[in-house]
Amino acid sequence: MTPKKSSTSARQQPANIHDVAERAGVAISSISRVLSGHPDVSDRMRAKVEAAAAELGYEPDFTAQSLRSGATKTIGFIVRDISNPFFGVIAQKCEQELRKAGYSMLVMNSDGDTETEAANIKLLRRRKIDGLIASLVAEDAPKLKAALSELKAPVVLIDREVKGLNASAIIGNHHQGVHDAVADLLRLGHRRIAFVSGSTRVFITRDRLQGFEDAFNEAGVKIPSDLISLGTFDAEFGETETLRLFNLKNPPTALLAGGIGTTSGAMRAWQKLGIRPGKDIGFVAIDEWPLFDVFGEQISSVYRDPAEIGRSSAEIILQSLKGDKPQNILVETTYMPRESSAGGLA
Amino acid sequence: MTPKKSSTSARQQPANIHDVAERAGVAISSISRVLSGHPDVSDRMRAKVEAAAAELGYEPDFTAQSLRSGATKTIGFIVRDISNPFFGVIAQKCEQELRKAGYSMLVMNSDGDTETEAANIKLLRRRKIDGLIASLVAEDAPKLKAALSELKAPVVLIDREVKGLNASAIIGNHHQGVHDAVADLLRLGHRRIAFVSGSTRVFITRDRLQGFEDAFNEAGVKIPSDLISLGTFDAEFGETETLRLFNLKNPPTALLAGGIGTTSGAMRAWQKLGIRPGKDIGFVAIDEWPLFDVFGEQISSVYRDPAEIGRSSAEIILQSLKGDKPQNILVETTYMPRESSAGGLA
DNA sequence: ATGGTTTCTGGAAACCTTTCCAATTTAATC
DNA sequence: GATTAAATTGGAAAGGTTTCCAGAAACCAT
Repeated sequence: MTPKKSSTSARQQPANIHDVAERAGVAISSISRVLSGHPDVSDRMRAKVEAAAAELGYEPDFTAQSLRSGATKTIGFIVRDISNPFFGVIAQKCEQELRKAGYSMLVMNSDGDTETEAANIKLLRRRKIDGLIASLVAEDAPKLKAALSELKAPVVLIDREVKGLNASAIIGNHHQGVHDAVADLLRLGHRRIAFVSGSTRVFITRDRLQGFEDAFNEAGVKIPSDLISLGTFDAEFGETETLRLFNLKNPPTALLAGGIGTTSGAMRAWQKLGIRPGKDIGFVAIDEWPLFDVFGEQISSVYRDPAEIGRSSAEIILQSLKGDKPQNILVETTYMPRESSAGGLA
Repeated sequence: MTPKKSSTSARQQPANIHDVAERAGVAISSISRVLSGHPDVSDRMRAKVEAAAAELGYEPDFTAQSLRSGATKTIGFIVRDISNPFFGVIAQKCEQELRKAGYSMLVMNSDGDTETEAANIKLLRRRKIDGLIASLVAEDAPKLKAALSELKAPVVLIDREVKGLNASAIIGNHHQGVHDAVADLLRLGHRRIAFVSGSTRVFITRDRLQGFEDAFNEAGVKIPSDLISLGTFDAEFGETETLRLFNLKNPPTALLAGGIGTTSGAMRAWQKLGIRPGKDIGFVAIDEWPLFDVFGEQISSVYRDPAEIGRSSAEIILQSLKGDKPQNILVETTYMPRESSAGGLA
């Protein structure tokens, strides 16, 4: 009843390399050589094989190719949260570039959890990915470092520095942008400037904090340590800390929000408090939400280009796959002064 | 010089199933049975194998498993643009759910291009994905339909209806939300209501248009056909059309923007024109940008929950993988009236 | 004990390629 | 025309697993 596998009659099954070989009357090794562009192939052979492959609609089986060759043409992409618009742009550009080069992208969220992140990396290793692009939750978690070093594939880290790991890194010059922003706030007259951001366990927070402090020191103004709150990058932390800070007896007159999640949390906190950011208080966001420049209050930001970060990530991982050494790329950050910097000074 | 493969000494290479079999003193088929949870395994065998596997740190090779079993535990995810925050949330929730079930997600952007989309689907087929979740650029492109029907895997379409295809669909009740929004705009006094959205080649546009027209007809108001502009969902189209419409001799007093890209384009257009949406004119956006509810003008929207769409997509594809029939899910859309609806009526 | 199930295990094929090696053909040189 | 080198091709192993099938062992009832 069921159609038997037959070499002569047409089958329902997709054609495999043996079918093509039989059709062309050559060995399967020749099929492979022609289709993979091996140089030692005669024109006559090439023509025969291509004709047979076309007639049968042959498409090489990706899984079998991967198993035999050891390359999966797959790049892992791990971020805290792909719904974060900043990571979204990075992911988009990255995928576009990788696709052009014949690679596909396996996306995983680490959900802000080190354990999940380590588990994800382990899974990707078992999946034999050719490379990994990641923005890690923490730089120093032992499990994470272990998982990363057991991964025998090139790694590009976004805005992270992991010591003792042979990985590339794309790092923003956060010091510069934050420094300029805080200097401007000070110049405008703000003194009680709050800074809410993620953990000092990651490099960028330390770099930002340095910029923050340097600007105060240069201006000869005492750093308001009670207004610095460094915890996690998520919106919840941003919200609770903003609520706490603006309920202080001596509240801030301005806030510097250290990331896209923090900004979101701060905005929600202010909504609850009836505070209009940029009007009642000064506000500078690090990293921009989409449409930041068109929404009413014209929110100032410390800007870096996620599209460029995405493109670079892809570029560097592709170079690593060709055998290039790991490299570090510095991405500029720019203070974009807009109306909101001067809020709360009337 | 180079360490030879040896059965007795420890190797640098990761252990494979043969090594475990040798260590445990059993056949490789038994290793496979134990590790895959086959019922016909004695307790003694299970203990022996698990011990040997643990000692060697054995992890089954994913690629080999895929080749042999035919299942890649991989789901394809195709959207126009993953940086679109709406798709970002869908992708995030979807990945989380799939991950729990042991599946990984391969993300591809179709860049708003039917050819790219068809090419992506073909590649995913060659990669032997177990299932596909997609929000297509167009529903009727022949190449696309061909690519989809050649894909022998369950498909979940987000907000699309492709005729003659055995796929599941998650479809928003756009008619309802748009109808309510337009009815409210009419009630408030708007008459010249513009509608800019994507192509009628996709179902949701037709559904929205119906809601738009029904609201006018119910109110006994003539439909302003000159203010309806249906092209593509991207920001460029939204911007040029908004510019054109608001430069008319008899411009609109309100705009209904048909999607996240359109909204972005419209906002940019208004910025150029010096028009404040929600103040100088009425505005309702279909689908929300993040933080819509906290930004100053309080922009009205036709809301649907991307998190729910993401979760449902994963759920349905997982059910399909278990053999369930394709199913259609209707997702509610809700008109969220905020300040911006009444803009331009002073 | 015997016959008949049932449970468990081992061996080998199969999945579909790539790649190594050896063999053959062709070209080049004297 | 013989010899050597180069180009091309075929055959088979290898990559690491799952799964089918048959055989062995254990169990049960008579």
